Amino acid sequence: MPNAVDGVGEEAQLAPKLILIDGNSLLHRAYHALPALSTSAGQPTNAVYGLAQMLIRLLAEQRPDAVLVAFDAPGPTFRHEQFKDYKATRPPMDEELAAQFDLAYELVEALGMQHTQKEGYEADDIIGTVAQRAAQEDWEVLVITGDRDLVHLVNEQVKVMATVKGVRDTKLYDPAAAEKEYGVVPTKLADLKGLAGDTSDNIPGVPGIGPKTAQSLLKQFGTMETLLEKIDQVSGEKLRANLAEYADQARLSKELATIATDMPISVLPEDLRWAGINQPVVRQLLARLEFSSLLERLNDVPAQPSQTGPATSGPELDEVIEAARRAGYVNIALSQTDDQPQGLALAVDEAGAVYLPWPASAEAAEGLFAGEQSSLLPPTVQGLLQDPEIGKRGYELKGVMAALEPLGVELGAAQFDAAVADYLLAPQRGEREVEILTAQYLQEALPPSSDAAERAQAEASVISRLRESLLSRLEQVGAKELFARVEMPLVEILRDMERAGIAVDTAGLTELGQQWAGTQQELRAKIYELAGTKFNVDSPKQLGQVLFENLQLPKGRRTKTGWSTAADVLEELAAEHEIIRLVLEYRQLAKLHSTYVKGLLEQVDTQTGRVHTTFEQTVTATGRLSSRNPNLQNIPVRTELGREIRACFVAGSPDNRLLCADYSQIELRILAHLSGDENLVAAFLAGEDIHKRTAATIFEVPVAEVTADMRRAAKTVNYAVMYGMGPIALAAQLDITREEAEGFIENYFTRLAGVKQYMNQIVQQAREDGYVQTICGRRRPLPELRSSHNRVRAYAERAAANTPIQGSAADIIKIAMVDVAARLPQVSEQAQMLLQVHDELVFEVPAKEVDKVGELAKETMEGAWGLTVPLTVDIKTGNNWRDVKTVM
DNA sequence: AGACTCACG
DNA sequence: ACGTACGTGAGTCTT
Repeated sequence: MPNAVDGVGEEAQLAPKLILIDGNSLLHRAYHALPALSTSAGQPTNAVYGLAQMLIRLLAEQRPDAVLVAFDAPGPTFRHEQFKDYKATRPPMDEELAAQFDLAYELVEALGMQHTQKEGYEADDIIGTVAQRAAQEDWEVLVITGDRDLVHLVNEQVKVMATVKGVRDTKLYDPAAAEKEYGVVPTKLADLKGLAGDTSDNIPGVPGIGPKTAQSLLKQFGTMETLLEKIDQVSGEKLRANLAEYADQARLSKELATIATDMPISVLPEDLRWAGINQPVVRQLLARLEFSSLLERLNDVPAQPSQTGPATSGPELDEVIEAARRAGYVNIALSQTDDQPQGLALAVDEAGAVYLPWPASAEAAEGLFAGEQSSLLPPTVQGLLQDPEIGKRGYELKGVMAALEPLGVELGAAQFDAAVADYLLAPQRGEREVEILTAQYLQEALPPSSDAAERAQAEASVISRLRESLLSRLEQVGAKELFARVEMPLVEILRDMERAGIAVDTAGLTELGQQWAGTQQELRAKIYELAGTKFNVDSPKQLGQVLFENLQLPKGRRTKTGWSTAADVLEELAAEHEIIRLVLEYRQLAKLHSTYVKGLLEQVDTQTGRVHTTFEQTVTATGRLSSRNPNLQNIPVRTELGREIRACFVAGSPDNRLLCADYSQIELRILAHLSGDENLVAAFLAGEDIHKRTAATIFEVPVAEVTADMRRAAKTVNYAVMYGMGPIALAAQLDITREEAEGFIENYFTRLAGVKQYMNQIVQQAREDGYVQTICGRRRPLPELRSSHNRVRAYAERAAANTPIQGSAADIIKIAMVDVAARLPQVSEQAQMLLQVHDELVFEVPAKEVDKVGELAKETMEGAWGLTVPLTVDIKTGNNWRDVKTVM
């Protein structure tokens, strides 16, 4: 391959790059643009966060050779001597911002950059002077700032990057861009500002002259000096008079607006060479400031060559395997890019890790070597990983299991998963990378490396110590049992469910798709006709325009961007115009088609005809699982059309059946248990129909007189109360008046006083503790309960009331899953658990074994946890997920 | 990337 | 004076 860059190299010919940063202006910009971030200890951090984000980005994207961050010196500048009112309109700096400057200096130093300020001068002047000097020495200069003053400096060698909004959006000014925006070449911007003035700096300029006039004057005369010499040639009497009268003020204004390029400082660009990041210090600082998202982005920053030491020689593979056998465990870290495994690091402790690059998969190997296993993992490694006596410790081990399966490696049970442990301690943490956990729990940083192998080795090495810290914290919060007995065993169980997948009737689904595509087209045509125009019905914006402007239909709710076209709003308009029904029908079909026909078909494994979801164990705030790619926890069931989709989930062979086991009203039973409300508990103990019972209560009629409609309303009320719904929302939901809704809620709480008391008590307790708990000791921190924003606080209060209920239900079904998984092989070799949908488990079972598996599931699930009220489970079976019939 | 809508428990 | 009932994930449009 011809290589122009080789040899002499273009690198040497490229001008070295200097970045000059206006620290003050960026801090100001970030402070005002970003929300009021602070550490949990209350230190405000938004300005320094914005600065850190910008600096890290610059290092990663610009790869500068030298950097200087300039700050304004406190106190008056030479400009104040020239003009006492300079910047007089600026209010004093907020305390929250002032408190962040020291952190900013600390950050800049840790990032290996220099910073400076000079008494009597502003950051602009330092930047102007250094930029000019650097340009003379043939450096390429990039100036970073939050305001536009420095655009004056732009020339062929100096470019200015200014923030547009916030700190992420920036605009780069080269001479052409600057002239395009200001209408004059950058060198004349001081002339322009001298004439037009600048209110933000309180530079007066000339009365009656704004940017436009100034622009055209400079076009005609070139510079301010020429203009003032030739005032008589200016057209316009008033303008001429003003210029004559305010000539001195104009000259002064220009001087004020001129950036000094001749300050008495002797900074050479060579002195500003970037030293490279001081990784441990930066990581500690970012961890201290709780900037976990930035920790990760640090990896994009190149290391300085001087920093990368010689590769340390690690242990041999056999040494690690032997150490693992002696210790009885092995730490595993997977290196992945874009979901593709790249390699596997193994370690026992900090003595060293080995890295195995990812081998070609079994299928690929078979193609090449006709059955030879030579390209898979070494047999000693495979033996270790499959040995049930060896504890597997790591991070997101379910993903590791999934990655290893194509290589023919069955990891088996997981002993310790750092992500799962962290989930119990901080269920709402957004990212859970090893880096972040290390900073959080060990107050230290992983050794820096841009190399995937080295990173995986570092991760594998740190897991042992991470485990110590995480386990002791789990113990402290009383969640160790939940972790060890429920969450950890679940890791392998969930992987087994994912691997099993569920069979899909792809032919049936395809046919539904064709049928619906036709109907959609017809509906679309009718909608266009009624609207009198063609438009994109899928676009809420265009639909809103048609309904609320063209057709003048009454508007309902507002959204952030316009008027809502959500289904409940449109329902209200159904009587107003026949287009509404068509739109609603179209919407339903569009949803079903795109998400559940097209989307689902794309995810079916064409080899096996099954879909394999991924269950997320560390995502939800309450302890529930979630499901993605595809989400199999939201398969339609509520409408007839939707159930057509559900019917396409089938048993995988004619000999098999699907078996569904679902908890009956588990959340209400937990509410009864937690609140101890006499009436609710009594109703469950008596085996009454709880919704019917509630209907009798709120409508104040005997149970015998409850109608189906009343029961439906009562069901809504039961759930509404659990979630803290207000009367207005309840009224909207049930299509009744607010007064009626208020009456329902009042009757409910009068009759079920224990529930009301529980709701109040749990919120108060949560406010004191700062968290809520489930029956198994799963915690959800709710710091928002102490927020001064009413909206935020109210939200947290509803979450506080709801989480123990939803979370305890999650605990119970997880325990049931662990128990069922342990017992299932005893009654059936083939039966498999496939799905969990919050209060329901779905199995695939040989038809002959339906009864015994059903009994097992029912018993195990009902006995998973002892509440003061019974738990009941209904068992249904059938050939597909829609047509399952109750058998127990 | 965020907003909107809608599928589920 | 208004706004979201709790918890999710996915597809589409828009900026």
